[in-house]
Formats: sequence, C-alpha cells, structure tokens
Amino acid sequence: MCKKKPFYITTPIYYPSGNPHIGHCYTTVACDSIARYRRMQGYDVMFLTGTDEHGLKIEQKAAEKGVTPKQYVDEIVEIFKSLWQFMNISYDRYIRTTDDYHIETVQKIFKELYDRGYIYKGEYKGKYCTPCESFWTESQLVDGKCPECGREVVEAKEEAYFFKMAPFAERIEKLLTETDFLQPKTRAVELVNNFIKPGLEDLCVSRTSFTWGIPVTFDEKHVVYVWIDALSNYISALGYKNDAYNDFEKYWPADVHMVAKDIMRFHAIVWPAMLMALELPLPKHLAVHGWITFNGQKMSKSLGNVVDPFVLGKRYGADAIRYHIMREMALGADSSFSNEIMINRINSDLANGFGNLVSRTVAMVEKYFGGTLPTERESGEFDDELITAATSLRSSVDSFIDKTQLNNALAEIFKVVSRANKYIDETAPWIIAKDESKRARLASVLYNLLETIRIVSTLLSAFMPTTMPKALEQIGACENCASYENADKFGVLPANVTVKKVDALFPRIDVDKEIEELNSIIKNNAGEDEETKKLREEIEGIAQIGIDDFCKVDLRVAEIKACEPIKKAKKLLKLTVFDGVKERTVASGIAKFYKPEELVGRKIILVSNLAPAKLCGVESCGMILAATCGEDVKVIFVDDMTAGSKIS
RNA sequence: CGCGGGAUAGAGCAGCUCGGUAGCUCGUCGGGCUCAUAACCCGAAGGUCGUCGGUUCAAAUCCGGCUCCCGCAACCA
Repeated sequence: MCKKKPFYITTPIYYPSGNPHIGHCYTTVACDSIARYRRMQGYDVMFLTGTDEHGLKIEQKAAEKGVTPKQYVDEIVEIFKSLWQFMNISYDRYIRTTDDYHIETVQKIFKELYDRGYIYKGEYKGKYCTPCESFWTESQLVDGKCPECGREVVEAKEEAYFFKMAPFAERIEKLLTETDFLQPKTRAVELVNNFIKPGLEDLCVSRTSFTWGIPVTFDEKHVVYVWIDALSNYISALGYKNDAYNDFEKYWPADVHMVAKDIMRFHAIVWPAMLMALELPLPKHLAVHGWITFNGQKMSKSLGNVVDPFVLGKRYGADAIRYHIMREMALGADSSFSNEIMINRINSDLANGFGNLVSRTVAMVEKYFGGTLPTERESGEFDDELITAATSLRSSVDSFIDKTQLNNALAEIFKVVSRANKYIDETAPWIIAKDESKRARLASVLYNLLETIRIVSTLLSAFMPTTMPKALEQIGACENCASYENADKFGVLPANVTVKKVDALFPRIDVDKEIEELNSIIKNNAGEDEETKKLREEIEGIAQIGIDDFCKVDLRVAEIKACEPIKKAKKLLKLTVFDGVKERTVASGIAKFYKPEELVGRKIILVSNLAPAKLCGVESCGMILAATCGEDVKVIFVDDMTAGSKIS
C-alpha cells in the first residue's frame, strides 16, 4: 500500500477586529483552490486557516462593546467561519489563538527560546499606536502621530522580552536569495537591502501593557506579543508541543504559506528565524501576493460595503467571485477590483465562454439525438487539434499550480474553452445535422465537445466547486469520469452518453443595470456619501481639548525669507522665516506642492513654540500651517499681516 | 546619488533571460453563423514599445544618461 503524499498549505490567521472583507477572501480562496487541486491529485492535504485573537486592540474593542475579549472574538470568528462556508472553503482545520492547545504550545516555545538563550529581558521605549498595535520610534512619528493611521500615540516604556535576530541573519539571507523559498523572488532583494543588510534588530516579543494575550509562564506580568503567538499557529495546529493533534511529523514543513505583502516581512524573516532557533525545518514556499485595490485605490473601510463578499456572492454566486479573484490575482502585483471589471470578467469568461459552451453543446445533443448519443463515430477535420488541446491541458495546469500561479492556470483552461467554441464553428454541427447520412460524424463532433467539457470542468472544479459538479451532471459524467486521473484522457464518457440540460450555469449579467444597483446599495448602506462619512468619522474620532490646551500653542505670522530643497529629502523644503524678532529655520513637507521661489516673500502662519526637531539633518524650529485638500496640500498664506502678529 | 519595481494600441497585461516581421484579454468597428446564455466564429482599425544617446547588418529586447509613476525605507514639526 502506498501512502499518499502529504501537502500542507496555510492562510495567515486573520485579526478579527472587524468583519472579514474581500481581501481576506483573496488569500483564502487561493489556498482553497490549491488545496482542492492537490486533493484531486491524490495528496493528503492539510489546509489550515484561523484567527489571531489576542492583543490590545481586541481588548479595547471588547471593552467598548461591554463584553469580554473572548465574547467579542467569538462573535466575529463565527462571521469568518460563515463566510468561509459561504465561499465554499474546504479548510481541514481552523485554529484560534485562544485555543488551549495553541496557548500551551506558545508557552512552551517561548520558554524553550528563553532557555536556549535566544530570548532575553530588556526594556522597550517608544510611542505606541493602539489601533495599529505598533510601536514607533520618535523619528517615525508624523506630527507626533502614528505614521500609519494618523491617530494619537501614547508614550510607552516597558520591560519586555526580546528575541535575538542577529544569529540568523546570514542563513536567512541565503534562504531568500539562494533558494526558491520566496515567491516571487523579486522581493528578496528588497528584504535583504532594507532589513538584513542594515542589521536585523532584535524583536520585541512580550508586553506588560495589556493582559489579553498568552501569559509568559516564568514571568507572569508579561504576555506574549504578536509574533511568537501568531506565527506559531502553523505548527501548534499540527500538534507541535501539544497533545491536541499528532500531525507534526506528517505535515511539517509546510508546502506553502500564502500571505499578502504586508506581512511578508514577518513570514520571510521572523518566522524562519524562530524555526531556526527551534531547530525545525523551514517551510518550502512563501507565496506573497499583492493587495486588491478598489477602483485603483487601496481598499478602505468606507468602501467595505461595495466589496462585501456576502453581497457580491449572493448576487452572482460564490463561484463567480472565486473565479474573478483568482483570475485577476498574480503573485507579486496588486490586482485591481471593481464591480465593472468583475462583471465583465464573469460575463465574458463564465457566461459567454464556458457556460454558453456547455449550453449549446448539451442543447445540440438533445435537439439532434434526443439527449443520448448513438455509438457510431466518424472522425474528421479539426478533431485532432481539439483533442490535443484538451488532453494536454492537465499537465500545463499542473505546472502552474506548482508555481502557485492560479491566474495562469485559469488562463490555460479558458484557452481550451475558446478552442472548443471555435471547433463548433469549424465543424458547424447544424449543417451536418441536415444530412441524415452524416449522423456518425455529428455524434463524433458532439462527443468530442462533451469530452472537452468534461476535462475542463474537472480541472475547474478545484476553483469553482459548486458549479462544476452541475456542469458535469449536465454532460452525463459520472463521478469517476470526472476524476483527475481521467483529465488527460479522451474517450472516457460512455459512447452512448445521455445529457440533461438544466438552467444556465452562469447567467449573463446586465452590466449597466447591475452597476447602478450596486451603487444604490452602497448609498443606502452608507446613508451619506463616502467622503462625508469618512470625514465625519475622522472628526468625531478626535478628542476634545480645553481652551488652556489650545493656549499652549503659539501661532504667529511669519515671513518666508528664503527657501531651498533639502538634498536628502523628497518631500521637505527648508524655509528660513522671520517671526518678527529673528530668523529661524523650519522644515516643511511641501516640496511636492510648492517650488521654493514661489514661497519667498510670502507670509504664513507659524507654530512658533514647537520644540525643535531634526529632519534629514536639518534643525527645524516650528511648523507652518497648511491644509490638506485630498491629494493636494495648500499652505495658508496671510500676506497682508505683519510678521510677528499673534493669532488666536 | 537610500532600496527595489515599472513605463508596450482606449483599458489591463505578455514579450526583454538567449537581439531578427510587436502579441494576448477586454473594448470599438465591419463581416459570418443561427446550435447557444443578444451568446459564438472571422476580419479590421488602433502602438515612433516613456525620452535621449550608444553598441550592432539589425534593439521593445543589450549598454549609458534623463523624465515620470508605484512599493518599501525615510523626513511629510
């Protein structure tokens, strides 16, 4: 008896601080399709997904709602799971970082790393942005606020444990540059230059500032901070250092970790380092994909409704959404998403291409033969070309799956769909049908088409698991006929196959009408237009201050005496301004919007008592006021005032 | 001179490793067909391959300069 080869694939574990959106679907659907394809190929697949449920942000969100963190995440996890059910995600295991066995594993790993001398106690100082769960150094802050989300940061200094990264730098560099670990490999250079060459910094792996996390066993005021907690899921889920499962030997190392580019760094550097420290084998591949951009912009919460996968799936079917996501997805690059692109893709590939092919073929079998083909055959022109295209398809799809290039795999499949549609025109069955003496030829043509559909549907069933069985049923394929084994063979369907026409597999969508309706859904959901909503949320989100707080800020009119770009900076201009008493230097991030010469002689509003800071080597004393209008930035000019005037 | 990636038909992309008639998908226009989900098939229009220069018999492809875009990093006081 030969044992099936194991295949282990993972999605990241998602952070349930809000509802899942199309971006989560992206990674998960891709993994699901690979998992299904591998199962079909006969691998013993372990497909893991889950949620990363600890951290301050969850703790706070729960407090806002007046529930415990666990209650809070339980609720959202249910939504994630129902989305996966809805999208037909065939995960084998769902890990939650709040699961007991995971906690046990993390604690043991932490202790082991400590015992091995890779974790040491130190002190963390910096500014912390709660929503982003990120520490920032002073120099990273923007206007004293989080450079990522623009919100307030808090001063934080705490005792913390650190994980030593330096011992692994060299091995990681080799892993990235000399192996095919990273897909696409082009990103390796970026990682090496930005993080490894400058010297890897030790990683902060514990926190005392919140409690919603896994306690450090030997130092109880600490909880394990995100990385060791989250990344360990890939092995704790297999039963590493716990008794819940016993699959570690079988499935580790993972065949594919699929992640989006924002967490590539942690999977490409931190995770290998952790595994090296534990002396465990490294995963075989890290597949990094881009983000879904919406109408060319990065996805934002205010657009969330539009790309709510539930809404789209209900309208067009989960399979159509799955198809679109994977067809557009390329490793490396971002892929744009818009309702229009999606609908056009569904129409042209699924409705016009595949769906219509099945429809017309089955209709002809019914029309000319009452649904059951006679067994006489007569081969003819064009047959060979179609048969070759169909039977060679499996191996080309295989090779793209091996490279995690689902978009290309689908492109190959749809080439064959096109070829089949063309074959119908070439052979013109409706003309053959008029000649009673050519019944055998007609039967052959239709049989060839059914066989092609069989192969295509079989290979597509990993990608569109709901619809393909329906297609196979229509062409009278039994379960065995529709196996991977048979997907490179021709002549598998019984010669006297019986078809059954049912409803359209992928109904054609009226583009204009749908776009209009989707837009009205957005409007109804929003109740106000997106920009207003965003603005309102932003303004409401700002804490009130008292008059005495405001009085701390000293605003003065100042005249720009000189202005020049700062060499090392892209965005900064160095301004020399006269504040009524003396001249001082101010750096301002307006280089993109103003030329130095058009500023000289003008008067602006200066925050005069701002503490000096050094920017790109320039000492900046103060700050000038400017409004941000969308992408544009406009300095506020007060040319008819006298320099030195106080503004209040 | 921080690190990388990119600029190819209206849109989105391939081709560049290993120089030799510029290709795909969608869209547009024209034709064909009537089995089919107003679907399908064929054809056409549309590109000085960002720019300038170099190597070469020959450059989208190799080399160098420049411009603009996008990531990451940094610095939008």
